[in-house]
Amino acid sequence: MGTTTAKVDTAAVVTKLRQQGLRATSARVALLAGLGKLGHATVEQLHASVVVASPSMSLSTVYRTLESLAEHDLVRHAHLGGSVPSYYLVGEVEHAHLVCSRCGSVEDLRGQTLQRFITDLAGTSGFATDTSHLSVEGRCAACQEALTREGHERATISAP
Amino acid sequence: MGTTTAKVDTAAVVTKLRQQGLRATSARVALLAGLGKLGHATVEQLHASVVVASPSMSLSTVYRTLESLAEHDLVRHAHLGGSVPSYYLVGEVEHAHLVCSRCGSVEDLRGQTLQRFITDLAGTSGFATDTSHLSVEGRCAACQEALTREGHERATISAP
DNA sequence: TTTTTTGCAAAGGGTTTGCAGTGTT
DNA sequence: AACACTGCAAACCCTTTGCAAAAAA
Repeated sequence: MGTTTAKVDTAAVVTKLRQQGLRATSARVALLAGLGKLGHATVEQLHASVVVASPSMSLSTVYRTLESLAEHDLVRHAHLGGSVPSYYLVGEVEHAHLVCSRCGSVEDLRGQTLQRFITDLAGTSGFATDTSHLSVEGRCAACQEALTREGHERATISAP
Repeated sequence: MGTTTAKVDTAAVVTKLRQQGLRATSARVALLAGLGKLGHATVEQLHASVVVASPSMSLSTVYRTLESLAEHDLVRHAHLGGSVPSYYLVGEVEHAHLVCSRCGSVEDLRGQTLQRFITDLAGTSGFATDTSHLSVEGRCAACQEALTREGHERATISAP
């Protein structure tokens, strides 16, 4: 389960879609709602989530719908660990993702830690980071603690 | 071309393989050499690079060989922008990657910018970063400058 | 009614796997 | 000689695409 739980109001969603020149189809409304509920989700997860209410919705519709929503910047995707991308709603604030490679949890990262990293990169390399695509793999606090307790893995962080 | 250009000495490679309990096959030697030359490379690029000298080497051998080399921590892979993973030699120092989404260039990131980010994450979230899998997408200095000059894109960095 | 979306099924690209033959030890 | 490794081809995801039917405007 994701940490972001955006509120999804159908009427507002329909309005937003129309503003973008998109038709308010059931697929789009359902997928936006599904993303609001799931936070971050793969195509497969979204399809599973949406098929409950709309049994006829095909996988290809999910792909095509997400594509059009992404073109209009209503959703984005990032590569969160596995081989398949995960989608999420475009909220107010850009953020990066912390992905736990042990339990799969996804945490949003905002604020000064992120900001400072981006600023540092710009300063030292002149590199302009694409924040919304940034995902950091590692172990979340809980898993890290669990591993340390088990003693199966080093507790310290490897130095670059 | 990558920024890392590891030296590859065949005799040393053979020794290293044997130390890991791996047979010194031509595929493994060739792929390690190819990675040394290319820096970062996809399976397809590696295959193309190696087929010149070993025309019979199949794609599946490249896949399986990289898998076994990765299991023995002689190579690693990261997702550098596109949909396919890129492989690189495990060198002395762990590093992250800066990937330009415009020109595709890959720059290694080490040192205090990276170190501070990792330390900050550990401090604020308790998150233990897996440095070698970290890849940051964005625009390299040259592309960023080019875009700024063209005025086709905002020059500033979006704040999180 | 016009135009966009959808479902289905087939095709596509990248990766994995079974098996018999080959190379390394 | 034993065993690990390789090539080939088929199988397997995940994703994209063509086309006729359905839904939104």
